[in-house]
Formats: sequence, structure tokens, C-alpha cells
Amino acid sequence: MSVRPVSISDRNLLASLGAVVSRFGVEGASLARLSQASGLKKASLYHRFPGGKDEIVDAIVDDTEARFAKAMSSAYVEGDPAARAEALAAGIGEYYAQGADSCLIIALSVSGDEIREGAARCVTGWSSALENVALDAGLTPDQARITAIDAVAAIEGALVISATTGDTGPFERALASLPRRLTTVPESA
Amino acid sequence: MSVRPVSISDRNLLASLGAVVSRFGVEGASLARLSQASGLKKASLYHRFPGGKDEIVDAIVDDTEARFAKAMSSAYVEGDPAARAEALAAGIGEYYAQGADSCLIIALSVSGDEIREGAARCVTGWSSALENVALDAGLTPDQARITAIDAVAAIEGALVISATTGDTGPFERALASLPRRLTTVPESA
DNA sequence: ATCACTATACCGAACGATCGGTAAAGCACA
DNA sequence: TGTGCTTTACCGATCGTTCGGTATAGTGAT
Repeated sequence: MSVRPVSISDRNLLASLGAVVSRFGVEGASLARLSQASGLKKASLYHRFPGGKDEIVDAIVDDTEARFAKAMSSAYVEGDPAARAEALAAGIGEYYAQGADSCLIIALSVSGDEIREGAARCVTGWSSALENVALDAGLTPDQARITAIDAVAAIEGALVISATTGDTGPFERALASLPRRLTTVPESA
Repeated sequence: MSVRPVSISDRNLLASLGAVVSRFGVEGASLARLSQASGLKKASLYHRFPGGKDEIVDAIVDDTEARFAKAMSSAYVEGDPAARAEALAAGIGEYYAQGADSCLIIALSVSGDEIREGAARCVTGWSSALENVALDAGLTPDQARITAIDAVAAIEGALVISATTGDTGPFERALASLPRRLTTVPESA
């Protein structure tokens, strides 16, 4: 009967598993590491995810997409584009713990082709949210598309920097400049 | 007599090995994959690198640092900062094959802490080169430092995007905007 | 020029450890 | 006594690594 909603322990489970994959990559996230991080033995993980590691990774990607979509929901509401852009920046900052957390997209990008598709879905979904705000702010479709994907790139790059050197400055500045990026028309051709 | 003659085959060897690590990450770069990519059998790789996989990764990082430093050498010559910034952008574009190649720094960032230090060295070296040009262009030390690391972040993020979706647009735009970034004083506080 | 010896580069086969994955027994609670 | 979840124990495959051996190219003494 219990096709029931995702329990709180499932949510914590996915969070701890996702943290391992984000930090060490798909190939670096061994079942031993996943087991240790989650507190569940290896066979218990197979009870939760009968499809094995592939299903674990898929679940992490799906969960990440869902949580991120929720964090970006303010992109699709009615209202002032500038205020919505601020809300997006705040949501992104919270999602990545102000730059302290590793990014799953980056981890997935250092993997085989099939896994990269999940990363691509996350990127396009994210970019579409930003693009929608940029469109409402008066940018042309081309400008909005380019502005959105470049904003995503800037934040992803900042997360690479914080992951390598620990410097969260680029992340903070990328978020701070996000509202202006999304709401002002680029000057040059 | 010939203590360490770096032969041309050594250079090709490091290039092919580095490509595997950049694309699949340190943990994803198994000896089997490294062997297949280089054409050398596993035991032969141990002849070239007696220290095993760790030595291979170290050699790749060192080689990457050296080649990148060479590509960024125009940062430290005398001359017009704007022209030097253009040269830097051209060097970066060539280094990453206009965004088609994977970035070793990103691959190293999805690894254990010890390996991340190599990535951090690459980032700081790269940022220092850009910072030097920005200083010569008249930016204050703080402005130059921030501008340089943010420019590196923008390019790294663009490489994440191209690795995931295959879209090299962000990379091209990041390079195109690099000279203006490095040579114009930021407007806001 | 020949021979014994050394150094270099490569490879096949195997090592112990760990990988992802499976089966069956143990436990908690109905 | 079931039933859902966890655990111990185990499996074949692959991991990084090592060993033994082959082929070639010097090198020094004769």
C-alpha cells in the first residue's frame, strides 16, 4: 500500500548519497563510500535501490532536478522580473550553501556519455528558468537565451573555483551580479 | 649522460594520458583506459611511471601546469595590456581547442583533497597571469585580483557547459569578453 | 669485429584488494 | 507468524600493482 510519499529518511538518504557523488564523482562514489556516508550497509542500499548504483545515480539526479526546480520556482511566477531575479539568486545561494557545497552537475560532467545527459538536463532546466526571467525583463529571445546560459556558466565556474581553492568570492559575486545580468539589455553586438 | 631527455613520445604519451584523466576524472581513469588510450600496456606504463597511477597523475598535472604557463607567457612580457589580453584569450582558446577539450582542473576538482591541491595550483597560476595584465591595465590590486579570478571562473564554467551540453557558445563569449574584462575598471562598488 | 655485459623499453601473467552485486539469515514490529 | 528492513557472508569482475621475461641498443674489453 505504501506507494506513499517520500519519507524523511529517504530525503536524508538521497541528500547524503548525493553529497558523495557531487564530491567524488560517479566513479569515485563507491558503494563502500556511499554506504559509509548513508549509514546503510551495502545490501541495504540494494534493498532501497534494487537497480544498484545506476538507480542510485538516477535517483540522485532526479532528486536534484526536483529540488532545484523548486528552488527556481520563482522564475515562473507573476511579478517584477528584478525581484524574481533576486529570489533566484537567493535560491541558488541557499542551494549551494553559499558556495560551500559541491555541484552535482560538475561531478556528472566528468563521467561517461550516458551520465552526462543527466547533467545536460539539469543545465538546460536551470538555464530555461533564468531565460524566462530575462524574457520578462525585456530582453530579446536571443539575448535572453545567451544571457541565461552564460549566467549558469558563471555560477558553475565559480563552484569549480570554490571546490578547488575554497575561495567562495567568485560564487558570491556571480550571485550578486545575477539580477543585473538578467534584467539589463547587453550593450554590445 | 642523457639523464632526462624528454622525448617527443613522452610528450604524446602525457597528452593522451591527460586527455583520459580530463574526460573521466582521476578515479574514472583506470589503468585499462590509460593503457588503451596511450597504446602502452599496463606494465609498460609502470616502466615509464614507477610510482604507478599517483605518479601518472602528478606528471599530468606538472605537464599541464608547464604547458599552460607557456600558453600564458604573454601575460608577463612588456607591451600594451590590451594586446597581451588578446594574446591570452587566443592562447586559452587554442589550449582548450575552442571549448571542445575537457579541462583537467575540473576533473581534478572532483577528487580527493590531495589531488585537489594540484587543481588549486593550476587555478592560482592561471589567475596570477590574468591578474598581472589587469594590474598593468591600471586596475587596483584588489580589482585586478577579483577580476582575474572571476575571469578564470567564467571560462571554467563555460567549459563545464560545453562538456555537458556540447554548447561552446559560452566559451567563445567568455574568451571574447576577456580583454575588456581585464583592461576596463569595474564600474560599481 | 667479437663477445660479455648493461640499460632501456615493452609485454603476458598473475597478485591481493576492492569493485558492484546477490543470497540467505537475523531482527523489529504487526 | 508473518512482513519489511537490515545484516553477514559471499560471488565474479575489475581495480592498481608486481613479477618474470623478451627484444633491442649500446658499452667496454679483447
